[in-house]
Amino acid sequence: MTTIKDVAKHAQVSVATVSRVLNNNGYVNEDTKKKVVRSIKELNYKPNAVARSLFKKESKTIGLIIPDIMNPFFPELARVVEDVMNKRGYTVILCNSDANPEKEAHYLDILKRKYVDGVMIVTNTLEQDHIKEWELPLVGLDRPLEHTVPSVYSDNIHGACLAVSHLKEIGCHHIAHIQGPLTIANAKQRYQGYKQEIEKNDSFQEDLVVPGEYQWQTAEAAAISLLKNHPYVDGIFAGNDVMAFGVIKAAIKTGRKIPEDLQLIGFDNIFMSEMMHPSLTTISQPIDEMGKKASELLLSLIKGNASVEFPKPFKATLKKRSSTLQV
Amino acid sequence: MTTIKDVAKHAQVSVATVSRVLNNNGYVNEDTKKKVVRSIKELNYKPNAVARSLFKKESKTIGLIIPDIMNPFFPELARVVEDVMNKRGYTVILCNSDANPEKEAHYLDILKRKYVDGVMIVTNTLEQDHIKEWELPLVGLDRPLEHTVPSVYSDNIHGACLAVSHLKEIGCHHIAHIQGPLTIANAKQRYQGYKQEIEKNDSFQEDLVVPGEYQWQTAEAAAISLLKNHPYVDGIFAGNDVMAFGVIKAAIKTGRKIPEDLQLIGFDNIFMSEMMHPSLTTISQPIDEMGKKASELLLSLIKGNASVEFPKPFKATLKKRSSTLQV
DNA sequence: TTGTACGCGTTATCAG
DNA sequence: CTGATAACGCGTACAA
Repeated sequence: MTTIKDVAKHAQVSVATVSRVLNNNGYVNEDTKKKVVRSIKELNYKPNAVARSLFKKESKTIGLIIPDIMNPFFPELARVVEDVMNKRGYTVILCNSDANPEKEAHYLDILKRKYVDGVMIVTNTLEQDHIKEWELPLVGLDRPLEHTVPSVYSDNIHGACLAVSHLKEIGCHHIAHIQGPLTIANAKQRYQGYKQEIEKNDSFQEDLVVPGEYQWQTAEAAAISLLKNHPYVDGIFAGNDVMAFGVIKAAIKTGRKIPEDLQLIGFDNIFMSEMMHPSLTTISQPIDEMGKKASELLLSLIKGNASVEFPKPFKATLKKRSSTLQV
Repeated sequence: MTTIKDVAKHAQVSVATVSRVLNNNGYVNEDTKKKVVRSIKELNYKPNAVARSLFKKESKTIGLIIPDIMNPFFPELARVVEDVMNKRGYTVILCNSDANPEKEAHYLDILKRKYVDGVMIVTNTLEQDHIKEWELPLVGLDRPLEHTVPSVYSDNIHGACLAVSHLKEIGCHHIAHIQGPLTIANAKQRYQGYKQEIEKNDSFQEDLVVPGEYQWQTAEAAAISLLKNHPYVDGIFAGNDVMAFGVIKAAIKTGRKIPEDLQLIGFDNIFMSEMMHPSLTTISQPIDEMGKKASELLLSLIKGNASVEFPKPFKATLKKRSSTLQV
């Protein structure tokens, strides 16, 4: 490992001078600058990031805490975030919390000790008190957070309304909902949106709502028994795409054709939803934009912009595919 | 931020003593130890990881370089790796290289400057020379690497043979192959295995092999034209699961039933393959085991075990589901 | 315009 | 058993 001292020696200047040309600050004579640059090249010198971190109390690193990278929603997010961060010279540490508060705390602890410059987090449980202790640039993702920390998420209620109203539009009269875990804010909101939109015409029917745990296996089972108990159901709004995939299986197993017998809308628009058969009509979250926005927010916070914008919820949009009839 | 000095002052000892109790080395009187421990608790002191790194030239961090976390094969891998690393006190930096050598080099450079203790990498292009320059614990993943670096991957030729021989067993006479990019070692090997197994009985027919680029869209298009040009094809071995999904779509569009008219086997056994309809028969790579093995190898390398085991290729196994007929 | 010297927070060596 | 102190590699007052 070659250090700044080696370069200084080689260029016959002091480390200070080398440091100056390295960081482009302070005055430095053009000729000596050239000398230094040459030495740097010749020795293939790369400044040591750790030493730099220690001094500057920053690491050009951020933490990304998500429940589980295996959940298909997150790779897309992670990719966007990593991309923009990388472009800006940051590196990202991946943390899978399993939505476990202790794990979250654990990661936050470690990240802080590594001088990460900020963290992006997807969490349901974030206690006000703890947040303040951090004094660390922090932005929430996918779900609204405490009022002290900006968060990037989409308008789930609106999205759910969109889904249900579209189902109504295309002729569904008995619309069921496969619901995510109510411990997760967006699942609750999607349920709310569903209920709200249903109640505009019909009376809300509680037994048309079944829990699917945001997983396709559970959703499949739930949908099967739903369809058995309520054979007249002709439309389903699934709380996310993965559960919608379960519904597709359920439909096949109970002998229904999608969309002819049963129309289906998911939520998220993860990239597999187009790949399914039938391809899935869904409420599309602008994951790319959201990831970019979150990254920019965090970067801005890191740069020191104390009071940073609290972005409005992103609008989710209806993405029509083959699991619903065309109007 | 409270430092070791604060603790020392508070406990009325020297920083050296605090450091000793922190790291449990060197002798320290039981009573003073208690004092120190109490101070640590009281001040809620956490050692600064960066300072520690600077001194020890290690960071309790590893780099994970993969082509793209959005490729469904990698989240599973990333999750396993992150899990075992986290348990052992390591943190992982996620790097998406897009299989681009320059990006790989870029990341390696950065990682090194951050004193990462090692890196796991999925790459096709790794030049012998460069590797030696690193002097960094390194293990390959998913693909064999140069002979100097241990790598964890499965026996793709064997897996492909397994697939094709099973297709023959269950009555296929005209077996086609959707092929991955030949720049990727495992794609080439899967193709080799296919060819090898085919040639055992029939003569190999080159136009039954079509490129699918490891993507479902391309694979779908390729399969459609394949099935048009060679309507007698009754079995397809897809180079990976994602391409198999494309084949499912192609089959539907060309009016064939899977598995009755066309039998299909994929490769990888990513978790979505069970979710598809029909659920996908595939060659299952033990991703979990592989991730664990790779992690252990890397850890071992990091610990200084100069000559670490070069693991044998993992055996992939046939996972029968509904895209093939039962025997 | 350049160099010296100190600090960032730890750990390890070496006296005591 | 404990305490100074010198690294680790870099950035920046402060002097020159």
